[in-house]
Amino acid sequence: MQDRYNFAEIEKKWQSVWEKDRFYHVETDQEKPKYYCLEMFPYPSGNLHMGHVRNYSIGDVIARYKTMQGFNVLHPMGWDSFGLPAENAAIKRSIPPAKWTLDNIENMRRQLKSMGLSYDWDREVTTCLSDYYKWTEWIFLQLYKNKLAYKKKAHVNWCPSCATVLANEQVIDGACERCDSVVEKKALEQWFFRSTAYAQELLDDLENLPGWPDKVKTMQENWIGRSEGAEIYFTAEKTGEKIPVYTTRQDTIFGVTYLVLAPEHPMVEKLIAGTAFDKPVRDFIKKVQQMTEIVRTSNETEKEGLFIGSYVINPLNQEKVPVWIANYVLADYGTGAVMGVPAHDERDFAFAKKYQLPIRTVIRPGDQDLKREEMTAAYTEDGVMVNSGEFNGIPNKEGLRRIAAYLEQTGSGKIKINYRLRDWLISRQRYWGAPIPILYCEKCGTVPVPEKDLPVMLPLNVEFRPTGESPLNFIPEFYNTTCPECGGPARRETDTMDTFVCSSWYFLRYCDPQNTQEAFGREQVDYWMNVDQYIGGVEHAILHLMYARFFTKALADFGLVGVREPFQNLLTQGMVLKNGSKMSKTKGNVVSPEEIINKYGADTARLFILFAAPPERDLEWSDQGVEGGYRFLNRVWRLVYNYVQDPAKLSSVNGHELTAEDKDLRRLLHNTIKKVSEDIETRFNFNTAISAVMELVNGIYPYREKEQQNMAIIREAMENLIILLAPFAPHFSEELWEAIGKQGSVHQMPWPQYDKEALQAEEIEVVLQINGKVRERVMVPAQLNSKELEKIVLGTARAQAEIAGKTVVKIIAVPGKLVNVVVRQR
RNA sequence: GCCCGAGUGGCGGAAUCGGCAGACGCAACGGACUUAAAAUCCGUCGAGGCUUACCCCUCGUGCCAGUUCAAGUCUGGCCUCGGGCACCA
Repeated sequence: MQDRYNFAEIEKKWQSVWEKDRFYHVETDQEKPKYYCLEMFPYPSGNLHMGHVRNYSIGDVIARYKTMQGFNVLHPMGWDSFGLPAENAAIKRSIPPAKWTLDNIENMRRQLKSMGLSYDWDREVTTCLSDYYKWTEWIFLQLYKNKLAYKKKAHVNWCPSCATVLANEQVIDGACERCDSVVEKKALEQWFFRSTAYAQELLDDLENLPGWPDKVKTMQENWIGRSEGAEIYFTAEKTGEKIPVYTTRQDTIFGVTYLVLAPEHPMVEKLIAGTAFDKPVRDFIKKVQQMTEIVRTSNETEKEGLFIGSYVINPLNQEKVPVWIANYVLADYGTGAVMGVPAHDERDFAFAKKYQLPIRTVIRPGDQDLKREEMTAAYTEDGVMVNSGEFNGIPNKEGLRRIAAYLEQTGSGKIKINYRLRDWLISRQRYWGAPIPILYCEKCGTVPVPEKDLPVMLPLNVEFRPTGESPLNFIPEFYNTTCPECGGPARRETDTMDTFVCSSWYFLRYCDPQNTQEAFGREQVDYWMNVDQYIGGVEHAILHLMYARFFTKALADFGLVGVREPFQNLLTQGMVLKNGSKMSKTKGNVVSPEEIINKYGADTARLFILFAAPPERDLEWSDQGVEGGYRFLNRVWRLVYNYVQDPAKLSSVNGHELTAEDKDLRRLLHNTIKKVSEDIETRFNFNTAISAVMELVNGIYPYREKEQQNMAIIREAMENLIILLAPFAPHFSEELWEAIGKQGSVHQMPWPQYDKEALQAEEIEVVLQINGKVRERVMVPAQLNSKELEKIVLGTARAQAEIAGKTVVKIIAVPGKLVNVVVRQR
């Protein structure tokens, strides 16, 4: 054993041993319980950043710990490797996207391997390679076959800078989530996945995920946005057509004094045709549509509307009310039409005030009617229905049901549940993505590519034009093809799929990554799924995690998988900060993992990042903190080195009667085993687990200075210390394990069990409190009951002095903790 | 506006079920070792007061109240910061 800790040599040595022995390779094994530990796979941007280091260090501790506990652990890694940056690099530096991506993967794989992570590299998946995207295409076809993939013309989000459409989830505050450009609305034919078919199940099943953070579940709940209400049909006076309106407050229908359509609503055109309102309405619509999405949907934007010269009939009271259009009504939520009830809706109230529309109160708060003239805001609370014909006097909550029933009976409306969730728009007008396996034939129309013809290969010889248009549109060899049905000429779809499609099923491919016949074998998936622990950034709370859940449910319905939820437990790790803000190139506060690993080694980097904060919290990077981690490993190294060098010193006493010091050390050791196990197992609090190990080391040091040392006890402490460190500092522990003369790998040792008897102390310290204030610390025999404890503690001189001359009101004795005496001046 | 989460020394953080606030680490300071420095080892380290005393006392977990023998922890009300949703009818 070397006298100093040479991390570079040690890490290289064990990495090559592990690689040579395929040490982390795993196969299905029906004899062993399985554990699937998964970290979100990275986009190969070129370099590992600290967020990755944190994510993968956390996952590696869990995977190694579970392995030592006897689980058959699946711990894979791969590359989410389609996406726009590759195209941007191609345009900027004329490197083909495939080359750029694969070079990046190679570099990042090398960096990952330098961290000593326990991945089964035989299961690596790369989404941009045809052996993977063939199956992405295949899954598209299954969705298409089951009517969950469809094409429609819609007003979609267009990012002018990325030159592509975006899914709703990828628009943040009206801007592109990637590049922050203001998103425009465009009417385009696009491919969608019918995720709304699973809206209710996606919502309901959140309750079956106790291992997910509430925060993430709430975010998904908000995103799905379920609301219960009714659709009500108003009749256009002019054309006799029915205009459905969606409301959650059908109890206020007698308070309707106008109706508002979204400017894009198809009825607008029909109602204004040939009237004097034609021109002003068109001008208004043009004005609204010129607003950006951000301005238009902002709360701050002034609500503006215009009467369009038409009237509709309220089906409940046959009243005629005017039809308006307004900028605040959204075309794509509900029916794009809203009934105006100014008395009981805040927006309607503001709108009615502005345009002097009538206000009619139909809900009464208590015994008193609301006075219209005195109202300064809408009354949106519960109450009793008034001015509502036959429904007068009914509490409005009941009114909701009664009116809904009335609507159903008379055919003038129906109960309706609405979701804010939209179908997932998956078309991207980009080159570097999985091709959509569809072609268009003049005769046969839209035709799916037959499964036997998969994959639709992405051509690699591409030329990028400065317009940003997808090069696939300029490759006739790609888009010209023949129709599999009629043999005639056909044109391929040149849009590719959103990269989130690729990442919505990769966890299934890991179960059976080299299968050339299927996307994944049912048997493999049944053994491994679902993921026992998923770890990643909270930024994927909605996007990726919702899509992956949707895919799993759809694939379960196709009979391809046996589970309906992919991720049993979810850990969302915090960001890595430097100087209080997220590391970024523009802020110039990036710390390179590679440099840290070169300077201190991977084990130190891992140890620090796990020690500095609990995983869910943001972590402040500290160069000095890293030094501290490095110092600690060196301190352990010296301890083991001295032990290996000088075991003779220890043999002075052996076995026989244990001294008090011996017992203290054993108690410390077994307390540490207990604490580390619990911290990893139940809380993922690696920071406190590591600090417990530090305390153990701090306890062994003075023992080693003692004249009388017990060989067996030192040995027990050393061995267990190394085992406890193994999940955190894998190379370091492996080296020390070998140094103390052990055969085999420390990573295959069973996780230690603590010895209950060793935990027992003969004496413990309790506290004497007077009126809740600590006055004295007293050593007492352990295992006293509260009566005995009370007697001993009250017998101390200090207790007597405190009590003297006072009246004892009450005594509380808590065994193992304290005795609190409540006294009063006499 | 609505819904979450957080607020503890100079700093990162600990206190897991209401029971000794500040574990562990960083920084700082002192000592040992050294020709010297680094490294290492040992020690001090919330604020204030008191004292011959390293004895002891008071205050202290964002703020204000409350419950309790006892509150960082529970309850109510606020403040600040972070995150999510938001013209969703």
